[in-house]
Amino acid sequence: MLEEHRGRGVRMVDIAKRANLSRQAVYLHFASRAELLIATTQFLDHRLDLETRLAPSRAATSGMQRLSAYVACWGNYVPEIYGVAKALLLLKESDAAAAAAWNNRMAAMRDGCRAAVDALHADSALALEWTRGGATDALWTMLSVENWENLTVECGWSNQQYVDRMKVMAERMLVKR
Amino acid sequence: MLEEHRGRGVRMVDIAKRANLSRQAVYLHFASRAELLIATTQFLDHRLDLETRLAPSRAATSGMQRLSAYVACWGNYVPEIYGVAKALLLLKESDAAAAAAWNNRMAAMRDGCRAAVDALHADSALALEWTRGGATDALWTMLSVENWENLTVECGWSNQQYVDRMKVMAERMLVKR
DNA sequence: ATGTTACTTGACATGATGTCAATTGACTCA
DNA sequence: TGAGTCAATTGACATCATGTCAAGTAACAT
Repeated sequence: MLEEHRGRGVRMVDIAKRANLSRQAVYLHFASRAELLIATTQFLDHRLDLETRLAPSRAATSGMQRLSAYVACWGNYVPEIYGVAKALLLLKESDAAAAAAWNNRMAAMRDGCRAAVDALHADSALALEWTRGGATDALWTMLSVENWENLTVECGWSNQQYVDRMKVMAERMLVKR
Repeated sequence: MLEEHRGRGVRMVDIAKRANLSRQAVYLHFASRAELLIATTQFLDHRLDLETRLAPSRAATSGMQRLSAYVACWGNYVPEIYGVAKALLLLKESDAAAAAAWNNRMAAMRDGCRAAVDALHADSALALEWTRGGATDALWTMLSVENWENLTVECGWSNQQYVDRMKVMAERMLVKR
C-alpha cells in the first residue's frame, strides 16, 4: 500500500482493512504507527536482501569500481523501498522513534559511502579538493532518497538514467583526473 | 519564530500569541496556515531583495563565473529563508496550495540553474556527458534546500564551507576539463 | 444616534492517532 | 465438562491541530 501511494496518506484504518482487521486490532501487534513502519522497513530489508545486493560493491578491486558498484546498488534499491522510506521520512519530522530509525538506516548507508571514498583514497584517486570526511558527506547527500525522488519524480529521469547519471556525477565530483 | 524553531512546531495559536491576538483573529487576516506561510515567504523575498542578490550572477562574463556566483548567491540565501522554507516544505506534503507555492519558487530557482548551465554551454564549457536539461536537473537537485539542510545540520558544514564546497562540486560535475 | 471595523469569547466540526473496557468465539487442557 | 487463554471485536473516549461560526464589545467616524 505504501508503494502504491508513494508513502503518503496510508492510515492505520486502511492498513487494518487490507488485513481484514479492525483498526484497534492493529495496535495489538504494533504499539504505534511509527513502530509498524519501522517493522515494515526491517521486513523489507530482509526480504530484499540488501547484504547480497552489496556484494558487487564489496568485491570491487578498485576505488572507481567500488564507487560505481555502490551507486548502482543503491540506485536500484531506492525504488524498491521508496514507499516505506517516504512514509518514515514524513513521520520523522514529528516522531522521535521514526527519526531514530531513519537516522540509523542513513548511518548504514553513509558507511557504504565512506567505504567507497576510502577505496578511492587508497587508490590515490580521490580528488585533491576533498578530505575523506567531506567527500563522504557530499556523496551521502547526493545519494539521498530525497534527491532520488527529485530526479525521478520531478525531473522525470528513468531509474536507469538515475543510475547512469549518478555514476557520472559521483565520479566527476570525487575522482582525481 | 519559524527561524527559531527551524520551521517545525509553530502553531497558529503560537503565532497569534506573539502578535497579541486571539487564534481566531489570525484567520481574519489569513484564510489558512498555508496562506500565512506563503505570504510570509513573499514578504521575506521582498525584504531580503533576492533580485539585487542575483545581480552578480547575471553580470558574470563567463559560464564558470556565472555558475560560481549563482551557487554563492543561493548558498547565502538559503540560511536566511530556511525556517519558512522548511515549514512550507513540511506543509507541502499535505496541502495543495502550499505545494503549488513551493513548486513555483523552485521553478524560479531552476531558471537560475538553467541560465548558469546555458552560460557554460555558450562557452562550450559544459562537460560532454551532459545535455543541458540533464545538467540543469542535476544542479537544481544538488542545490536543494534539503541538501543544504543535510550538509549543514547533519554533516555540520558551516555555511562558508557549504558555499565553497558546493562551488567545487558544481564545477567538477558540470565543467569540461 | 448609527454604523463600521477589528477584535474577543466560546462552542463546535473534522480527522488522525491512540486508549480502554466489556464482550465474543475458538481452542486447549485437566 | 468446566476453566482458562488468546485473538479479535465493538463502542466510547481523549488529544491535538486546523478551521468555522455566532454573538458580543470597544473604539472610532459621520
